[in-house]
Amino acid sequence: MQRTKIVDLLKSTDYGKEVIVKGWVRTFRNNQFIAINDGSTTNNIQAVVDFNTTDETKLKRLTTGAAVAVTGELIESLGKGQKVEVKVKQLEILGDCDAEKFPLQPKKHSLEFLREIAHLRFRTNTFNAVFKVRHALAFAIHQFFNERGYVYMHTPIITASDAEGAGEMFKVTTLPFDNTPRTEDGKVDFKEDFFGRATNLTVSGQLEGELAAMAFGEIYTFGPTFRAENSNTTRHLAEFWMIEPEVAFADLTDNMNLAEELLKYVINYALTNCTDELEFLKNRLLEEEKQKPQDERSVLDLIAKLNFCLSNDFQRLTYTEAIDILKNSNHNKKKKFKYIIESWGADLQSEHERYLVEKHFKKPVILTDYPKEIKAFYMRQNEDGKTVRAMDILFPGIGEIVGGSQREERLALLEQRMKEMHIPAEELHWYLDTRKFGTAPHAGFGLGFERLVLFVTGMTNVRDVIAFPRTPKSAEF
RNA sequence: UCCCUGAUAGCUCAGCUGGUUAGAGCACAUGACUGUUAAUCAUGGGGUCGCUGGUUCGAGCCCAGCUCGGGGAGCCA
Repeated sequence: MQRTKIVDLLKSTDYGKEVIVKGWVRTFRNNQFIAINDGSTTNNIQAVVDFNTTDETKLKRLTTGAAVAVTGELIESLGKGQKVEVKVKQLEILGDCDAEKFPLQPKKHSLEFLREIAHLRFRTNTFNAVFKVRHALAFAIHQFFNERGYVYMHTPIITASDAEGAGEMFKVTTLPFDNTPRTEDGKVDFKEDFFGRATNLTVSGQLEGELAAMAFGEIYTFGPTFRAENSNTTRHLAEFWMIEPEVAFADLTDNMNLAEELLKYVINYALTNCTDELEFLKNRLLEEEKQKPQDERSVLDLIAKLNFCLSNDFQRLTYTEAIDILKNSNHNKKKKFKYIIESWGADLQSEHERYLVEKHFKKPVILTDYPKEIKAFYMRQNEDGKTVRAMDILFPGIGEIVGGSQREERLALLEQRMKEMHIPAEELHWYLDTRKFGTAPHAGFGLGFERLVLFVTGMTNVRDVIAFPRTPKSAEF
C-alpha cells in the first residue's frame, strides 16, 4: 500500500479507510497524540496511539524530529482541534531523533538561530511556507514567459568580461595561490590559467541575453548571479537568483508594462496557489508585529497588501518629477532627511525612495529617466542629453526590486558613452557587433528573485528566503 | 567598509549602584495523569557569563582590543 500525503488526508472524508502516513514527529502529546508533518502542507495530521497496547519503549522513541510510518484507520476526530485523525494500528519508527541533541523544539525559535541551523530549518512551519512560495513564484515566472513565447536562455556562469560594471566579481581560477605564474613585468600570468585568461563568476546575464534577443526577439534568463561586494544588509546576497528578460523592438514603456505585468502575474499565482502558506505567513507577521508599537505596524496584512498591489497601477514618474516631489516635501523642508535634496542630479538615497513609496504614493513606484551620470553605460540616451531611458521599480519595504532600461542601440552613441566611462571596447567586441549588424531598439530588466520572495512572504531578510545564504564571512552548508 | 546595538543553560531571556552559592520559562531525565492541541502537575540534572588583556580587596556588571550576530547606511537586484 502507498503512503498518502498529509495534505490529501486532511481534506479526505473517507472515514474507515486504512491509510499509511509517513513523516516527522512535531510533538507527541499526552502519551497518545502524535502530530506528524510530511512537508506536503504546513498543517500536521494527528495520529492517535493506544498507549495501553503499545510497547512502552516505542512510545519513548516518539520524540520531536523522529521519522515515523503509521498505518491505521482514517476517522473523524474525537477531539476538537481537527476534523480527521488516524487511529494507529501499526507504528514504525523509521529514524530516531535524540531529543536532547535535536535543536528544534516545539516552540518559537528566532530566525537568527534557525539561520545557524539552515540544514534543519526546512522542518519548521515558517520555512515550509517560505520555500513553497519560493517554488510557486519560480514556477509562475517560467509559466508567464512560456505563455508569451519567450525563450529561456542559460547564459554562462563563468564569464571573461570584467567590464559590466555591476559590482565586484569573484575570480575563477585554477592557478596555485602559493606559486602564481608571473609575466615579465610581475603581474599574474593568466595565460597559464585554465581558460588562458582571467575569468569571473557572472554578475549579470544581460549582455549575453541581448545577443540572444537579437535573434529570438524575446528571451529571459533565470539563474544564479554573484557579487563580491562587502554588503551587509537585509537585501543583499553574494549569491542570488535573478530574472532578466530582454525584448527586441521594445521601448521603455513596453519594458515597464512587461515588468508590471510579470510582477502582478506571479503575485496573483502565489495568492491562488499558496493560500495555506500565505495565510500562515500572514498570521506569523501579525503575531510578530504585536510586539511593535502601533505606529510601526503594517496598515495592511500580508494578503491584503498583495491584493492591493494587484488592483492598483504602479505609480510611474520620471526622476525629475521625483526630485520635485522630494524637494517640495515637508519632510525635506523640515530637514528630516539625512541627505537633503538640493538640486537635480543627486542620486536618490534609500530614505528618499522609501519616502516616495511608503509615505507619498503608498504603492509600488516606477522611476524613469535618471541622469546618465548615475546609470550604466548601455542605457539609451535621451534627446535632452542629460538623462537615460532607465527604470527602477521600487517596492514598499524592499526598495529596488527591478532595475532595467531601454538599451542604447546606436553604435556611435554607445561607443562614446563607453569611452567616457572607461569601458574597454575591445573586451566587448561581441556586444558591439549587435549594434553593427542589424541593430534594433530593445529593452530589458533584472528582477531580484529573493527580493520578490521577500515581498510575497512578508519576511524581512533575504537570508531567510534562500536555502543556504552566502554573505560576507558566511558560506556554511 | 562605516554608524548603532548585542553576546549569560540546548532555546528565549532576567540579573539592581561592582559584593556571599548567577535565576526564570521552554527543552531534557524520572514519576503521576490520560481526548491532548507548543498537554498538565511534581521532582531533578544542566553555566569557561563570546575571547584576550586591564582597572579593583573583589568583575556577568567598569575600560580597551578582537571575534561573531542583529539593525541601519553605502553598493545594488
